[in-house]
Amino acid sequence: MTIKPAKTMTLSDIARLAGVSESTASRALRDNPVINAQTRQKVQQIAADHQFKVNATARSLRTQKSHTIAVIILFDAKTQQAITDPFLLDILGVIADELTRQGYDMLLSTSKTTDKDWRSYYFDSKRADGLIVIGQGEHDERVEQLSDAGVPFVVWGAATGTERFPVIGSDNRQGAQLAVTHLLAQGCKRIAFLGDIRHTEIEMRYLGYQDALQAAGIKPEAKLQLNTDFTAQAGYLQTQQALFGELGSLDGIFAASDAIAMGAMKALLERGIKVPQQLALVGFDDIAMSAYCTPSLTTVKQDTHAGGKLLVAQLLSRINGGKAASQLLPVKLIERQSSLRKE
Amino acid sequence: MTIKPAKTMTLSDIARLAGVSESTASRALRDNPVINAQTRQKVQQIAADHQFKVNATARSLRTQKSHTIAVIILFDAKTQQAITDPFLLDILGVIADELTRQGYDMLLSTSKTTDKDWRSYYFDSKRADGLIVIGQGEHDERVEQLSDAGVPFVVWGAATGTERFPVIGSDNRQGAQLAVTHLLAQGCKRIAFLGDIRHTEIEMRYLGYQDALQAAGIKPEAKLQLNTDFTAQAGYLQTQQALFGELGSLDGIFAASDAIAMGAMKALLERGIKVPQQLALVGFDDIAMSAYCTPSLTTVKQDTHAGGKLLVAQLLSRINGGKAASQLLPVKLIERQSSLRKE
DNA sequence: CAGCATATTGCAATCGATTGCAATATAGCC
DNA sequence: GGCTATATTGCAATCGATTGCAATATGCTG
Repeated sequence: MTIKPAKTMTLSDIARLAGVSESTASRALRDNPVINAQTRQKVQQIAADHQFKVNATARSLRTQKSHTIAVIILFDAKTQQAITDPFLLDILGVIADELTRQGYDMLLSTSKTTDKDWRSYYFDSKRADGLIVIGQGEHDERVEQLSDAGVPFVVWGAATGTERFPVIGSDNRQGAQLAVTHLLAQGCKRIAFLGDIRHTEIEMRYLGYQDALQAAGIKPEAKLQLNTDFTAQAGYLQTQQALFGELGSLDGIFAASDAIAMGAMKALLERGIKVPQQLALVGFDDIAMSAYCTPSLTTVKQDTHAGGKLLVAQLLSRINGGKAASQLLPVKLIERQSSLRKE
Repeated sequence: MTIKPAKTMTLSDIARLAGVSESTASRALRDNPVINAQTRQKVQQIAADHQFKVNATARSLRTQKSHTIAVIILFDAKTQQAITDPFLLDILGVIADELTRQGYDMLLSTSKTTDKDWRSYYFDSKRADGLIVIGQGEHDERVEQLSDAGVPFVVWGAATGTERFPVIGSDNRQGAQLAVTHLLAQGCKRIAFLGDIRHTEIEMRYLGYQDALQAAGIKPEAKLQLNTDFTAQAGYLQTQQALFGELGSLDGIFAASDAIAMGAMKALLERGIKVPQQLALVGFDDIAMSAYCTPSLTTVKQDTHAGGKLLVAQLLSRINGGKAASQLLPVKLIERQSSLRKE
């Protein structure tokens, strides 16, 4: 028996229909054990019959909990691109689904237009119980203020172990080391690094690049690190203009993202440089297209699924009185045509 | 003078500091013209000094407006992929930014885990004032129910002019016609269509494909329409298995999305088929990578920026008592290497 | 000064759910 | 039946902002 309500019902209507007080109806709907089982069943049945939903704003006001998490995507001020663009949809989807499962709603906004003071906007006005920031940018002051305010939040970014707030992210250093070690194993002697190290995550990838070179007894050359924005266009232009101007010969490129790598690849192919025979290429992110470009791109895969779940788990732990800790997620090298030379 | 509050302030605190009643303080903060300018200024200054933010839940309860819009991303039940994946980030970003500008918050969820009854969950419980659904899927029943309920919502999808609710979307038919007309102009004689016409948007693209053929005096062959999921992988496999099995010779492919096109391209290149000389290829969406694959992909660009803005504008118009109408957005053919044959 | 019109402000109620504590009901034991 | 312990329920207050309407203040005119 499903009755279509003519107007939005309130708990008061349900209570009246059940012949109990509003407080009893409220407790019954929330499975409060002090309510007799028969009463509880009756109230819940009536509510179900009427597709009754508690007024979320009334509940939030009374309980001082919104059951809402705000997610802010941090954009790079210069390119208006998120460093996490490649897998942003994946991670957002996981976060959204996981929050829904935990009984939370998810607010989404971007750093482009968000109010300057996140603490005030989200916490003081009771819009959200917690915050997930996607990306670290170049040490955004607003993130530091959140930390100062002691509000519950977590960040997807580069977990260095030294930050004052919980950061979840892939092991960028390890991923880069895997990539460059692989290029060396393919016989590459001189490898360029395309990526903007002013971003912590990319800085960690550069450290991993250096780790791999040093482990092979090769001294890293500073001029082989080329700051590159996170777009295929930047990768294309940088490869065109910088790689073949003053750097000398290269036989490898480690690009800090797949987008950069694809732009680089196009520049290489246009110059008639055979990939990977003459120059081997590795990206980072394993975007959907990486397997389907020609040649397919070797890349480092981040576990965005685990990342999204972990962000939610850590934040909810913090909200519920527990702790939230930084954590590094494992990465995996995905070998494809762009770097696999025939022996 | 910025004073850091020791605890969350309420309007009551601000009123006390200003020496006025709460109702005066409330009216002053909202620029109500019945309040004297001097009083208004005083209250607003004190609020600013304390970084005061009105409690959003209290306001929502009293005003019966949440100032929140829920955005639901509709996933294809089979592939767990959104048809709008290629430009979803773009459109979400525009929607988020535009809503922020209009003083609204944006909730995000996906159709994978959302409560079955959107009217009940979002409207009855006062979580949102309106709904934006991204994607139409295969005539999702939940969208029909929204229409029955008469709640304010808009959909990004295929505006056919016959739907009972406002749909904003690109002119898919026109876009496909442009693409196929272009392929014909490049000398293609037999063109396959890769896309799943069970989706309204793709169905419209197929109509445009047929329009172009008929305008050229060519009778469309049903067997050249191949249902293909919205992934590069599906495009790759379909092109491998179907195109070169029983279809006879082809010299053109119109793929209903860039992802499909890229998969198809890889399959063609692997077979040593020269693109576009032997077989010309056009996609749809103009994703970021389309310009940077090799050869770069000719595609149809959708104006997601205008689309996002229009979705918000139409929905807010509806919420504020006005009308919301379906609208078709213009598309543009972006000619690149994958279809440009040398004369 | 009185009267009238308008500006300004504050009281009190409201929104709808939740919860502390007191009142009432129920069950068990002597 | 009376007493005690426990179960169950309901009253009333609360959350914090907003707003209708009445009260009060102010300005102008005769």
